Amino acid sequence: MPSEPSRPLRADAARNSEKILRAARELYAERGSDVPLEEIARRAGVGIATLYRRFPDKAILVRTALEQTFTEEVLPVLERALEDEDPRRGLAAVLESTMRLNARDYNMMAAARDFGSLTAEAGTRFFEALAPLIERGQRTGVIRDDIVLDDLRRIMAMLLSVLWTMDPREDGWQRYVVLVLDALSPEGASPLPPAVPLYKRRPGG
Amino acid sequence: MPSEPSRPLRADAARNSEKILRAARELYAERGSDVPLEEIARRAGVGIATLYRRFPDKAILVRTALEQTFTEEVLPVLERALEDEDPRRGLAAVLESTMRLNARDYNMMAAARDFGSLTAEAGTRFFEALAPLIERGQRTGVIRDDIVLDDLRRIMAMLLSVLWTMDPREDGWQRYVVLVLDALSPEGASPLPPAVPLYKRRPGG
DNA sequence: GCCGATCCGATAGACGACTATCAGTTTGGT
DNA sequence: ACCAAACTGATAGTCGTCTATCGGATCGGC
Repeated sequence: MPSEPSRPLRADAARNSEKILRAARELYAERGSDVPLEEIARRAGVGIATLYRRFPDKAILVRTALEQTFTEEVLPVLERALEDEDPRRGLAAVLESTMRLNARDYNMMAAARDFGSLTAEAGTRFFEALAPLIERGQRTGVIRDDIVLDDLRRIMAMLLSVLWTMDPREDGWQRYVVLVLDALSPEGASPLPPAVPLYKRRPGG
Repeated sequence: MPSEPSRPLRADAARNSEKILRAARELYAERGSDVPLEEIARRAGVGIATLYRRFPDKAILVRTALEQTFTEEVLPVLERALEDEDPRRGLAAVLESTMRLNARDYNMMAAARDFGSLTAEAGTRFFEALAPLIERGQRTGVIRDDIVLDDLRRIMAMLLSVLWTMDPREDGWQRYVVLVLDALSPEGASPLPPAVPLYKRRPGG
């Protein structure tokens, strides 16, 4: 996912980019996050310099690979859930299927975690697409109305973090999806302290 | 925090261990997580080999430093909160003050995150100490009774993860403490899917 | 099909994490 | 005070990340 158009890549460069991303996704999925970049370059059939030319560091490489997966798999699922007439059930479906997909790509996600690829603005399109569903839920009174979109981003990140505490092949994360949904319910909702803005970049490094 | 007694360290070795931990805590607090180990050794006034001898890798060094902070600061706070007559208020106080302390040690926590120092068994004593409070809350009906102690561990980890999405000097995390407390309330609680055991070690590497 | 712009692989080097070795110092039990 | 065991700093080497450079290959607008 090259960001804005500086200038479109030349055909061969784009081809190489694609090969590198595919190799990275394969290798991380197969072997977890400790794959040397040289090996990714080798599997992609390009020189190491080319890899670094396209992806200045590991975090960016993994982030880009993740965005690819995201566009191909998560976004379509999301769009289906958005059309659920019951917004609460729709939200549940979104959380469930996102978690399920991320549990499946466990190694890739672990790599993203290890290299700091998951910044606050990750999945912006995802949450933008989610906004109407939340609003509808709030209007119809099935989602507490003191929740803002940034809360959902953080809650999604919190849910993902629970994956690292369990075997991803079991579905233990479902328990926490339910807890989150309970927290988002208007029933018994306590007044919330104010929301603060998201950090742009990954802090603490 | 050397684990069980293989054999107690010799006096000079223990002294060096202590100096290294203090240097690490200082440097990480000052400069974030990208401090070379050589520099920590230098500030501690020991050779780099000594550092590696006591702390086989970065994750262990940071984990040990964290446990030190934990024992010195978190545990005392916890003990006070445990005596609150209202277990729900006690739990709220525990979550609040733990988050506040961790927000204060933001850089140290970021280092722990970056080096994989936060494993599933982190803070075992903390949660063991917390157990009676939870039980009391469940008996008196102010905490939902389908919650187990591992849930609390995961929820604490989830709460901590929210720190990376905000400026730690603001208190934005309070919002999520309240949401968590709402989720833990018996009011409007949905039935939960089964709990699965914690992973022992950090997976995905 | 020409030719400049773009992209390529190979290579060299800096730096930090980590391992291994070893001669010299410190400790602590007697 | 002695001495073996424990501990030490220095040093040398491996590996992976990442930067920089450069002659040669490829692309694409004409």
